[in-house]
Amino acid sequence: MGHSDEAAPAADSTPLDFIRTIVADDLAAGKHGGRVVTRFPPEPNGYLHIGHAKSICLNFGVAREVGGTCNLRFDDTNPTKEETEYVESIREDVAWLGFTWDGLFYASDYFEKLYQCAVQLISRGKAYVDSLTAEEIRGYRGTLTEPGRNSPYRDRPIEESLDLFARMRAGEFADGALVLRAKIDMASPNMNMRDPTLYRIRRAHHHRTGDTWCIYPMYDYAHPLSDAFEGITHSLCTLEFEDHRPLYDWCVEQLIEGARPRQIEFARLNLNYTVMSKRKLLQLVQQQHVSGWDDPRLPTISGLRRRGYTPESIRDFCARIGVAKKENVIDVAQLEHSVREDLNRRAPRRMAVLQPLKVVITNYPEGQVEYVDVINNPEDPTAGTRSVPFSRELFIESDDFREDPPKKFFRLSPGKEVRLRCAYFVTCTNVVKDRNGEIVELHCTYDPLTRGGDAPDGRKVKATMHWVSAAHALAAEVRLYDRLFSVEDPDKTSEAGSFLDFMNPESLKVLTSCRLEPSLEHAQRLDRFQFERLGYFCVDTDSRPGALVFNRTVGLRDSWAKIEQRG
RNA sequence: UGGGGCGUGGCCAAGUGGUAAGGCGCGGGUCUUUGGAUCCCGUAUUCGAAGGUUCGAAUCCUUCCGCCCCAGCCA
Repeated sequence: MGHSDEAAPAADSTPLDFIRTIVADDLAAGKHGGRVVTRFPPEPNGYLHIGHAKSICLNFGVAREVGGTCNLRFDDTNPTKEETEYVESIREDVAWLGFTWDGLFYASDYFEKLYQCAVQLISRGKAYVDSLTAEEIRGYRGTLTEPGRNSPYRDRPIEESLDLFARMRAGEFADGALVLRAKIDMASPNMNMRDPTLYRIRRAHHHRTGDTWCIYPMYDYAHPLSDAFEGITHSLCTLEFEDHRPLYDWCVEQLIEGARPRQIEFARLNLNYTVMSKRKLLQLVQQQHVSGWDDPRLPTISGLRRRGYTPESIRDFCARIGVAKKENVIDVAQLEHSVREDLNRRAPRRMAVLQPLKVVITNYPEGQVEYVDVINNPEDPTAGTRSVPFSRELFIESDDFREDPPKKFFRLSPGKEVRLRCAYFVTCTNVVKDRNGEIVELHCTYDPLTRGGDAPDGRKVKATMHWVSAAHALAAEVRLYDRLFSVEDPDKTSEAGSFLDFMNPESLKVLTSCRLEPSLEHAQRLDRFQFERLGYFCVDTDSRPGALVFNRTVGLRDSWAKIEQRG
């Protein structure tokens, strides 16, 4: 769809969120030399999801709005979880969302610098090498209500720590044998300040540095320093890091002269009827409960992309939900609203019959074919029209016919006249059934005077239906998706068992005998359309010429379904 | 029960002493060659609760209640 992927700043009068307010105030006060530098710092241990999109829109958005810059930085300090596949997918997803990073960095770029900083810390008596085991350290740490105790190695001579740290790097010790710790306060009420670990020994192949290192810095140490190295002014992260801030500040104060980054925390995004944690998404993928990270039912960026979501709609969603410190669970209806609004404006309309019911127009000449002009997008006058073949045998949606129509059902039924979109008025004259009483086809008559869909005598019909010419129709598979979980909060509800217990068995419904109008023949992967009266659909990545596959992105709002539901 | 946060309609979210923005959802109507879209109307006498200060409180004070996070050599 010919649109710019450049994400434009919101040009409305929406009040600033608390972070943008802080940034604006800082700018007004002349802090940070009038510069704003942010960063989006994912760990490449999985695919990005809609929650990351919130952070991406925030970080890149804030920078862009005030003429600042934003870096993409891979927080790759734990080699056991990180893979190149993930960094590639992250780059692709950020770019697809419409953002361009000003700098591309990896925490691993800083390993040497980080190591030198650690040496400084030790030299100044602010860090020490501990010989306690992991279990012992846990024991010395105390509990939430009891203070911890100092490690017996805490006052090890500086020279000894320096020597040991150098030898840790040199690979003289086994994994887990030694650890470098900050010397802060074992009695701090903040657990993070009880001499946190700065470095651990871990012989694992790093996706970028290979086997160069066998010691790796911890997040709490690497992150604030990486921010400082890049000149980050506002380091935005989620709420759970709130009590890491004193440690963040400690690291920066110990080692950084001059400009220092400020950490600000906001509430992460939660969406109902899905799971968002990487652990659970990974489990769904690995155990094949879904087809992959880009399964259209997943809240991953790649899943949403394959599902047919536009970058614009995701950005719009992020702008609408706001940024605050309150824990939240956003209704998926909000996300769906954003795509519908975007696609309504831009998606070309097409006719597709998902569950075909044959209709024979008995008074239409056999063998005759005519082409009717059908409007491409009523929301966009420049979209024009296309030519769609009409003939004696058609397919309509089986839902559009009821032999015994309930109240308020004004689609086709025996004796009823309806309009076939942009074609003719037709009246149902006969219902043909098989020996089991199943309806096999309908006989209708058409009114030749109503070509194009208007009656010269001014008579009205209550329904307009989509249709496709049987002889010209394209066969296709259409995949209908529903929420992956049948409960709003699979995490919360799953105390007893697994979140997997709440998977919706009907989250995927495959329709294999769909019939599409012929203009869809050359639709390309990820092309998006509105199938009139049904919803928005896009060409799946599995689709091939002659074996078309479409995904339903989201259905149209359906007021008839509501009426029917109420009875 | 230590520390750090957060409580404004069903879901988000402005507002930070002058008498409750906006969005989603929901309900109703208009219009309509998509039961779509559009447009219009309605949807918190009240801001977790109780006291207090004040001419006036969601905003200030006190107490209480509830929810989230923290005891990785994960991020």
